[in-house]
Amino acid sequence: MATHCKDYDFLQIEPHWQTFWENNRSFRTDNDTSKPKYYVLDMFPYPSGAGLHIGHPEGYTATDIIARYKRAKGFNVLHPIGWDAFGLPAEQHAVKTGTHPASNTQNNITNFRRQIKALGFSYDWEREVDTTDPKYFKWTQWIFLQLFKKGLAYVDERPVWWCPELRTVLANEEVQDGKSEVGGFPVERRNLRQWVLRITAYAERLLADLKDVDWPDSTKRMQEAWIGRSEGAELLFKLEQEHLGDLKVFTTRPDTLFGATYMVIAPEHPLVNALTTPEQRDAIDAYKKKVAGKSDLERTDLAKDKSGVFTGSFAINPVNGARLPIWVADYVLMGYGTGAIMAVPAHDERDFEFAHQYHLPVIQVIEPDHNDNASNGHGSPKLPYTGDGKLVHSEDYTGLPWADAKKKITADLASKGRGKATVNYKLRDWLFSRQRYWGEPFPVLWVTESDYALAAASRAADLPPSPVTYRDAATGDTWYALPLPAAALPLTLPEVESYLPSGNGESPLANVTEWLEVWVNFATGASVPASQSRPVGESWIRGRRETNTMPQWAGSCWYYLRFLDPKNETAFADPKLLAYWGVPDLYVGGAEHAVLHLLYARFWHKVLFDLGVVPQAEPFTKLFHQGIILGEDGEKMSKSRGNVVSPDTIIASHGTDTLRLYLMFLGPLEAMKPWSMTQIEGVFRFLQKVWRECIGREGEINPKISDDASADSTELLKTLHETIKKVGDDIENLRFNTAISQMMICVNAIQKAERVSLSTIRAFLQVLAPLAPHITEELWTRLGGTGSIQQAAWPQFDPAKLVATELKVVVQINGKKRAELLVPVGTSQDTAFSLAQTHPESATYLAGKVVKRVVFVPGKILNIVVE
RNA sequence: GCCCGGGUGGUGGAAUGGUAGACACCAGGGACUUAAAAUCCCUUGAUCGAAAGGUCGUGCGGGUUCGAGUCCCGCCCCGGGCACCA
Repeated sequence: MATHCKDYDFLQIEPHWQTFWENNRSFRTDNDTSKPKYYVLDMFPYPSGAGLHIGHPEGYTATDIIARYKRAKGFNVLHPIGWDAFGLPAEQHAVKTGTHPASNTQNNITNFRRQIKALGFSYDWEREVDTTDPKYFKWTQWIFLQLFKKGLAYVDERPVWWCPELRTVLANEEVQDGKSEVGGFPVERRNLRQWVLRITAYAERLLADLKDVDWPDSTKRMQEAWIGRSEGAELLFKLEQEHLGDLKVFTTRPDTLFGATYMVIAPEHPLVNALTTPEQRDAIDAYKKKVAGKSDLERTDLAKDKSGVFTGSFAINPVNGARLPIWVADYVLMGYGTGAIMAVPAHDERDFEFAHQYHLPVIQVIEPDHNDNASNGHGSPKLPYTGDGKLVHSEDYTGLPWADAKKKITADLASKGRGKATVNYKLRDWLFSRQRYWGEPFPVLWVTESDYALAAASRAADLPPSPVTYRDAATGDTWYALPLPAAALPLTLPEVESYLPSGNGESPLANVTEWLEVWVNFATGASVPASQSRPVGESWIRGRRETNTMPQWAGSCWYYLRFLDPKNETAFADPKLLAYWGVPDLYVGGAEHAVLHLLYARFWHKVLFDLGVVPQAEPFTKLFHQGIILGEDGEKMSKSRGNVVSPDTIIASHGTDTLRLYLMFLGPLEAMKPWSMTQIEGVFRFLQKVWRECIGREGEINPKISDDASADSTELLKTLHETIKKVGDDIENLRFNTAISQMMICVNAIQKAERVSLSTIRAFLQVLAPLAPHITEELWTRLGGTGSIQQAAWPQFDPAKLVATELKVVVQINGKKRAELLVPVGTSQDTAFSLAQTHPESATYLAGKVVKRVVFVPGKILNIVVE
């Protein structure tokens, strides 16, 4: 069963045991509900052409250690892997080469699978999923239908991020500093018809439920910031031109209403034209043009320079009737709040800057309670003052603390129908469509109003409360979105001639007329190309398929659920398995997904929870981010820098066990840390030392190993049991670096011992096994262990072995270390003190001194304060 | 600008308020060897000293404490996130 090599020949040992595990299906997980479950999940990879990056095995090794450890602890462990295989790089490759993205994707998956298997991870390969497999995305489409039915999916023509280079739109979350997250290409605003998911309907719960999950604080805070809840009020300002109605603004500072000196509306605000007076028309038009021409990069870069133009119109302050000039300025965004604000320059930095630039009045209405450092020396604060305080110059409200004034002013206006308390979020609805080929097709057909009505009669249960429609600007026709029946899923991608998007906002699917224009049976979802004659039957109507596809995030929103029951054809997962396995107990992946995948998946999960198909409200109860591994030069690994380390190379030169161990020994899992080729030698030597302690020169069992269980010295046993305890504790807390150093201490102790018992060696191999599974299988077998070491129960540590009879006490005089005492357990302070007085190293510091105080911590310290 | 995280030997990093530098790497010395590799042993924070030993030392400056890398206040630097969100 074992190999026959004499030396630690990892090139022979590692493939041997990998084959053994595969042939024995060692890591197949059955749904044995009699055992406690443990579900440990990695963020599944996008199978890129570049192959595995060294960052992948970092996180995967951590979860593999946990998986193997938990199995040894008696858990039924679910540890799956799959492929997040839709995505832009595969499609761009297809555009370049003309080959189907699926074939390139499958090649990449084959390579990834090979690399991952070579790392010896204990995945259950029978549960592998692939988001591009129609058997998988059938259920992605099914979940979309549920969202659609609940009215959480709609179509909107709206300004969206368009990336000319990628020829697609991108979500807010995919755009950084005016550039695409993928590729770093510039993006611009365009008005396009888009599918949008109503994630904002879940904003409050997405925020509130963060308190229930065990996540890194920084990630929770990032999501909080992204959701961006702010409490305030919507207030109505009458317009001087009364026929135009009211101007609605959102403010978080209704308490500063008396300090409003002007109004600002966004350049895209619907009232801009109506409010512009003839004298101001040219200036406003020129300004709007200038703003529209600004790329968002410029709009961000120029954030410091505020600009705006007076419309010529006025609004009336509802509390004091003041006439407030209405300006148009691009520092107010149409996408947030109402696209209009009341400007209070005395108490808002931006308004202050703007007022200063255009010589608008500043009225202070808040005074700090404590006139200390905020003061300008004359009792009033330096403006703008954004801190707390009490109201001044605010008529009846003067003197009120600001928090009270917020409530009272809002309530008073509400009672007059001039406002109400509201909550606003920065979170926008999720732009869910891409003009690409390589994604899940939307299972939706566009039909006429009358055909929709016809279908609605029998399909009411599949339809949203109000129809999703879109008006074709070119023809003036209005189209109705009719979902395919769930039974007709999956809707697969047709073959296309070219993968190149048309560039005008339509995907390559728009060119596949046979697929696009169909006769469809609305009851069954069956279809034939529209070029053929209409089939016989009442349920056949004309339909045009949706040409957009879903973004890459769709498939990763729910894959953790599919692993529970990956082959199920009648449900995305069996409810019994959903109940048993639930959601991952531990989820490990990069922090770069803090607001993308992790927010989207939470949203979908909550929708599924509301549908009653998953039993818990949150998908990822415990989350951990592995840190980035830098190149040897301390810089981010990149091809251009030439500092990339490939797992394949290390496996060939040092073996997988060494690589795994080294990745964990580098430093804390969450830390960013540089790779080092010299440091890896250290862990390699450690494994060789383990080998030599077990195996002699000729491949025989090391003669120092004794069957006699009492062969171990007391110190060796103490070290062993300390190791069992510490390694277990450290694994539970994902502190693998210190677990490994403890194992090094243990093997050093074994090496120094003249004899060691077989049971000690075996226990040591067992605690090493989750980290270095191949060498430990080999040695376990050679030392006569039965079965796979992976099946052996985790060794118990004996607390009695950990108790020392003597303790070291450090003697400090005035806080400085002066001596060490070795005293029996239970030694009193007085005894220790008198020992210190006679100890040669400390006595000299005590002679002739007056002892003022003695601090004694048994087993730690005796601090004597003198004079 | 705002919000996080982090600054410890030549290097990666350890340290429930209780011996700073565990465990490794590198470097130096020694053993084994014809020799080398491998392996094993020793030294290895700085500084003063012949030695015994002393002094200093966890980014900087203060503070709390018998005792601070750890807690508090004020800075500096690095990394990440957000950024006209009213």
